[in-house]
Amino acid sequence: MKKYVSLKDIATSLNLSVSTVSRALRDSYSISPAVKKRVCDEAKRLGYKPNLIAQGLIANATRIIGVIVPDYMTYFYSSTIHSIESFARSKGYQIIITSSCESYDREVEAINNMMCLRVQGIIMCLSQETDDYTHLKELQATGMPVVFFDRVPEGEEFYTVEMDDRVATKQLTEYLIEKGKRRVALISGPSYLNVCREREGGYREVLEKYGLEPSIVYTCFGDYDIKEAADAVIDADEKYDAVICMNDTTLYGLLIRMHERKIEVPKDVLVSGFIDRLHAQIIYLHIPFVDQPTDEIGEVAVKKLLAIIEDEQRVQRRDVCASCLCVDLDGENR
Amino acid sequence: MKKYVSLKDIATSLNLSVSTVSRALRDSYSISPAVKKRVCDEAKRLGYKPNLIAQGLIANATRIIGVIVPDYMTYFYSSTIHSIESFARSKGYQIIITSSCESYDREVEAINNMMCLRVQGIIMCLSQETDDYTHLKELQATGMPVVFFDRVPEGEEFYTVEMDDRVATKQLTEYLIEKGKRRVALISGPSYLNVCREREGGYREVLEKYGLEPSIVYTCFGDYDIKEAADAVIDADEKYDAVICMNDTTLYGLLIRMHERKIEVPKDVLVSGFIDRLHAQIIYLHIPFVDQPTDEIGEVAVKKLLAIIEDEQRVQRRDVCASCLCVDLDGENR
DNA sequence: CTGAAAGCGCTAACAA
DNA sequence: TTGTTAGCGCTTTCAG
Repeated sequence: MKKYVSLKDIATSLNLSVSTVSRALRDSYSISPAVKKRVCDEAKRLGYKPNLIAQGLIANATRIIGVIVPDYMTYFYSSTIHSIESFARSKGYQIIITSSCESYDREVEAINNMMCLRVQGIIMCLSQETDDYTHLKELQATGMPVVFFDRVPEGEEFYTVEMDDRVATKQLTEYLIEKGKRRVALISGPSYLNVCREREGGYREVLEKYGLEPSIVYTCFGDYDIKEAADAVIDADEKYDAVICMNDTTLYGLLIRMHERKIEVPKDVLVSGFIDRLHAQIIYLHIPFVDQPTDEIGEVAVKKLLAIIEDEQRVQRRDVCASCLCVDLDGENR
Repeated sequence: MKKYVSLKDIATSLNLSVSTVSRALRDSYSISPAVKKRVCDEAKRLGYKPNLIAQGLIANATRIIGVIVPDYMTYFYSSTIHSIESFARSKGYQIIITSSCESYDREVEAINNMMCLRVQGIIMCLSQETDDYTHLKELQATGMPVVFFDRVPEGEEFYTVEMDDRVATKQLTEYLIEKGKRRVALISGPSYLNVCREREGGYREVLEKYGLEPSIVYTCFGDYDIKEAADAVIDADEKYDAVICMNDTTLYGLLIRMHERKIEVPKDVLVSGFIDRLHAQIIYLHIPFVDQPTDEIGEVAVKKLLAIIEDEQRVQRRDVCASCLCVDLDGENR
């Protein structure tokens, strides 16, 4: 391909020094208006684009933030990415996004790539497989500013933006029980993930309070075939009359399997969980759900990261964003 | 923040020259195994990450591909991004993703950013506002390899990966009419977008063939409130008995509005359109849909871009991927 | 097998 | 107001 045009190209073409061209393109003062105009015109004519890479090399600051998500298709993540990007842009930062595909190895690789690209900070959500924090501790040790969101590692040293997972799950569980459900199942993921642990905790609390027996089925996030877990729920000896799912893919998978197995929702089983408002509306069934504050999570994460990057003192370690339980979208119990 | 460790740091720490360190880390030959081991160990100990930015500066090849999508939340795009990333990675390329937020200005800005970051090529889908190709022609003129997908500009000079929009829409429309629908509306977007034009064309063809009158309502993509368009459809003098939507947000918006307005789907109106299989399944209504081949689109786009980057001769200008009409997901007409 | 030096595109300190 | 020079982190001749 044709090479990118450089300052030198403009300089030679105009019989000027590179530094003059450089200044003409940035400093206002100390360059004669005439030269400035000639340089700018020539730059435009040649299609000059400043090499951010080279600039970053000097400034030792690329103004790039790395974002690592478990996957792109889950609405929660794409929505959070949107929020992160908008807010970062408004602060003059670019973002580089990568997906770990829910894989530990790919997460390690992703962090590595980010560092090679000299990002100034990382905002990330752990992969489902991440139960070992070695790579995160190493990352932390390099002094790289990192903010974790949603699925975050345990430990005082990490900066996190979380959701009120326990409270949200308690509210949702309470709702189900108030609706007369007595056999409530939770489809969860690996317990080493904070979100699973917290939500399981909230769920257990409420069930115990009502003297009911908790029952948790485990599945793999990101594995788009949750048929097995769904069957486990469907084929339980003592039938469940309600289920809580941890995310959209799980919930959708369950719905699809139930439909295949001719289980009627919500008549036979009330399905609920953590999904977004848009899809909750179009499912056309009564699906009580926890609406996650992706806009806020993204914004808080960026703010926090920038605070760390700009070396502000006393950045709070842990932030919690409030979710919203929605049980009745349009006033009727569809 | 702590600075990234450089070759120089390793060199001084080991009393070696920078070039020796550089070679030890890459060349196998021409460096004594002993030194090589010392260097590698020290690099690991110090947490050295090669500066891709600096390497790119020399090689004049960053191995980075820029991807520009209209938004992140539309499943079609997130799914295509996933495909692009997987395939690009397998070829040793990284990707940088940006969203134009369906805005022309942001698209121009996005292209600019990509060039400043010295990507080696761009894969993009036009924003809904893009009816002027000046910036694309300028981009093309720089010699930058570009592949457009889905929404693509007109013109022999552009490389594109499209879908069989016309055929797909014809099939879908035929299906609706065969089902006895006579008043079929199409909710479309700006006609300067190829996808809209093609789909409108296919739709018209079929309606004319059956002596029916076409009726197109226009809306804005990415505008998450399509209430107006929905109302226009609902309040038409002569009631529609079927609607075709161009993408998921439109279709979902219509469904939501219809529900608010107490229109029953599919009893009163059969809603159909371009959405993904996963969501088509969970809508729990009979929604005939066109399943778009995002995996293939992503893969073809990357292959094509790499071919252009690697300066292969005779790269085909236009590729068309086949979609799949799905009218009956699980064998019953729900 | 190893080091010195030049140069990728750019900025910044120092001269002129 | 402009040019010269050095240097950001790295690779790559060219010497030794």
